[in-house]
Amino acid sequence: MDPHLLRTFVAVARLGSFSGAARDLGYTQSAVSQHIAALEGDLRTELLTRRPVRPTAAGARLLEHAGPLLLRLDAARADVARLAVAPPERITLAASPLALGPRTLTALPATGVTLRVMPRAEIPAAVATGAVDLGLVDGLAAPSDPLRLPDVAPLTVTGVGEDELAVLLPAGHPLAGRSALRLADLGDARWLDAPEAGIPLPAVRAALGMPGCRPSLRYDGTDLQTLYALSAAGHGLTLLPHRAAASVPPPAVAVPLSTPRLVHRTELLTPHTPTPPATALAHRLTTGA
Amino acid sequence: MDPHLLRTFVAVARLGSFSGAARDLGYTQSAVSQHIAALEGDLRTELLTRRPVRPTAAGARLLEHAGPLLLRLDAARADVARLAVAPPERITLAASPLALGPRTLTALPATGVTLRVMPRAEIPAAVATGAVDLGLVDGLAAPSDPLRLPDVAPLTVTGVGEDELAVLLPAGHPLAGRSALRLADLGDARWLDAPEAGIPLPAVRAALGMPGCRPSLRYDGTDLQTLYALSAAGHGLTLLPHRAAASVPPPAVAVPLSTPRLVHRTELLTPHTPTPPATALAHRLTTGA
DNA sequence: GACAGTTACGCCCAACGTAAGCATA
DNA sequence: TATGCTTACGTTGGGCGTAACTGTC
Repeated sequence: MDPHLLRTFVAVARLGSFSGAARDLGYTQSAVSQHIAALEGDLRTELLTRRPVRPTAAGARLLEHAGPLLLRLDAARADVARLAVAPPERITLAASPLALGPRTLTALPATGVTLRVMPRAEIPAAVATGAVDLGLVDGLAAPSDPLRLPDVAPLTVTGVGEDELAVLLPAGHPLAGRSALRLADLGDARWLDAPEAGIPLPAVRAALGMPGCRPSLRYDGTDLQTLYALSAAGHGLTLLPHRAAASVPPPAVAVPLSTPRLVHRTELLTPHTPTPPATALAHRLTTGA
Repeated sequence: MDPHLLRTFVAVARLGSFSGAARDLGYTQSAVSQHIAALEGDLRTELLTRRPVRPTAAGARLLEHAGPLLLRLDAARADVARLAVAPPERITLAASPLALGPRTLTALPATGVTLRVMPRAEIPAAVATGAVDLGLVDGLAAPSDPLRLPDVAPLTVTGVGEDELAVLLPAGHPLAGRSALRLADLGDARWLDAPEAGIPLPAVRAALGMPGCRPSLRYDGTDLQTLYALSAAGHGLTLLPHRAAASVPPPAVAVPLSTPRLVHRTELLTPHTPTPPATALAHRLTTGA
């Protein structure tokens, strides 16, 4: 189970082709063939069908492990490297779209920071592998409970804020006139599925305890304006932190959701040993100035 | 970052000796030296001080990653192997001490199962690496919230029960006479630290929101009778599932803890593709018969 | 017959053991 | 001086590329 073999395996599985993976990795087709043969020999199982090239059941199992495994390997290397190399003068902060509240935005220094908005699911890995220096992630949680993040590597997690929730509705929606909503009001609503920009539907389902809630249109992208516009156009509801309600454009309405059990939480992710400039920015973000 | 090198590195760090690790791994001392040199060369950093042999800062960082990494590697191999080999006729169930309630105990079939009680922290890894077939783990959680388990590998987690909490006290304790306790009553109590048998103190602290609660004697072991005896002898309080109160021997008393925010939860851990007999047992355990 | 994965073979590097070197208690 | 890690060196096995082979569309 040499990581090289594993890397080749995922490339072949992803591309569905030995020769493609070879091109991708800078090997010859023959080497890739030998890699796969070596892996299959080691595990005494066929991992791929040939013609067409597709993972077998065992291969699919292995693929599930290979991703996190290779990620942790990169994370380990990055973590050790951080101690040795000179800290960068420019640091980059990754944030999920809804993690950027006014408090964090004003806490950013005037210079030296690159802000990168990315899908929430990619942020832990980006911080772990050193692709970015810090990460801001948002999500649903019980009050003062930490978020459930995939532990791709030992990361330090700090809460930076909790907000009430609000529901985004089109102006003409039957519930749009209410001053506040309860969970019971939302039982048969249709929800936008926007895992990158909004809150992933599985998380909504789990947190709200609505196993049946049906998805509507899906939006893959990190642009909040698009999310708001989709909701305004009647494609489904979305959860928001209440503080974001102010920036919702007119055709849509944000109504507070009154539930004591849930908050919108945002957290700061840092490596265990951040570089000094990253530590400084982390401090500004957590203390609010 | 060959896993072999990593394995050698953790062995050296653990034993504090190159020659010791060599003996342990079946290498020559020279090979171990070359392994470490190769790792250090690859990462361009000193990982160990020699004489005495101790991890450097970078080495300590790497050690934090190496354990989970090697564990996942074993888990991947075990997961794939499970699909290929014949399912065992005898299956073993690992359980943390407090996870064994009367319901699960009566659900066990008369034959074909080996029950192994082990520290809660080792159970996910044991299931992942195939050392055991199924795992029962207990812990503190918000009602209907899953437990926070280290994700050593993709495991399937199923809730099998939730209980009220109780506090174990010595009979003479000032609070022992009460019919129920609240969190506020426990602010300045001293707690037994028994991470293997009872609930780990950090978890208690986090769940109860008592950052200051002070530990008392520590007990490393999985024997509940010992835990009860220590508490009865006045060494500190412990949390229990309320259903366990019945089996507490006389010199100690279990008083219900009334808090809507917390329950004692037990969950069943299975690999994603359990063997058929494991699936059968899992079904008995989750359905209660 | 063309495309794509496999196998044969040769080269080279990398990993190991043996044994000599060297630093520290 | 002894213990224990490092370095030198020779051997072996494994990984890669070239090229011939084979199976499938």
